[in-house]
Amino acid sequence: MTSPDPEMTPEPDSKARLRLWLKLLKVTRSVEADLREALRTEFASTLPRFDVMSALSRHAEGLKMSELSGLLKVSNGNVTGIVERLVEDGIALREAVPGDRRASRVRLTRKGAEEFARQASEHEHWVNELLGALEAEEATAMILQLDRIIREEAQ
Amino acid sequence: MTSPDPEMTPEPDSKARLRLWLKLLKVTRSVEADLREALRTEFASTLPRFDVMSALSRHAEGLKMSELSGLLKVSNGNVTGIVERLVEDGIALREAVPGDRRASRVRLTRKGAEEFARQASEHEHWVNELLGALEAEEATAMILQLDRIIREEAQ
DNA sequence: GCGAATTATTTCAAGCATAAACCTTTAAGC
DNA sequence: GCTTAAAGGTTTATGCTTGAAATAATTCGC
Repeated sequence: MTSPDPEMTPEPDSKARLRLWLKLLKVTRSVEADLREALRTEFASTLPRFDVMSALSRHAEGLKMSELSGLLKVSNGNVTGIVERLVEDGIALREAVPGDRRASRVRLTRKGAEEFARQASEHEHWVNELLGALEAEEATAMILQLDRIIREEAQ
Repeated sequence: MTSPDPEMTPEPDSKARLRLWLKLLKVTRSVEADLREALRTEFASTLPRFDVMSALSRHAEGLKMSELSGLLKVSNGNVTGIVERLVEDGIALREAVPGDRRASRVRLTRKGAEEFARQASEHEHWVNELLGALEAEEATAMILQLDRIIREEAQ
């Protein structure tokens, strides 16, 4: 009989989690690459632009730059550049916030809202195909597990 | 009784998959941000550098640039810059490929291999903590599901 | 052999991303 | 009021990333 030696196999669990992490990375990057490619060829756009438009579309009243960067979990200066280009393209606009000359509020133009509606519809189709290997029940179950990871981190 | 009308709820499944995709993105970015921060403060390094070093460490005989970009699923030109900096820092080196003056083979220096060993060990600890909410069995089960997504895409 | 495709890689322009430094405006203390 | 701190954003330096174009070496077809 082999005697049980806890020192010989230090952390089998950590290896499983590491493999999961590598797989998560692989899947996410792969799907992201496909979506990026689709956005580029179909709409001559990018994922970061889509993300910003998506956030703005959920807030018709507009968002402050800091709210935007907070929602998207990206740095402040990052949003500056993306919004800058969206404004140049007539997708978004900035308006002054009454009573606070530091801030400005960003929102979609009519054109931007229409454009996002078209893109979001296609986007959902793409995702549905890319994740088609999973049934809705599996997807929902996985969401719950992933939520536990996020919640643990947030502490 | 409400009559079952398949036209009223066009694609409930696609919504579930879309939510899963958004959650995957959120978890991955969140963990990535933590790892990036840890690499930065602990080792004054970055994730792309770690990824390249990781690939090189699994191939002591060295990798051609195209093999490297293929493994990491990133563009060709991307790898050029990262390897360039690794070479400058004495982490990696390039050697000529006999019989093919176009290609070069990249591999870790002794210093690079030692440095990676240290980083990889810490990296595994970090991941183990970040994904600690999941048991090893859950992790393994999730890997199988994620694999199905990749396999479907590869077609 | 010789020209044409293919392969391996770099260079380039543009955009994305971060952290840190900075500037301006607003709010709070006193 | 005046000072100081905090909040909202931009700018800057650096690095990552892509896709496309350019360069160079190799291989293929004949």
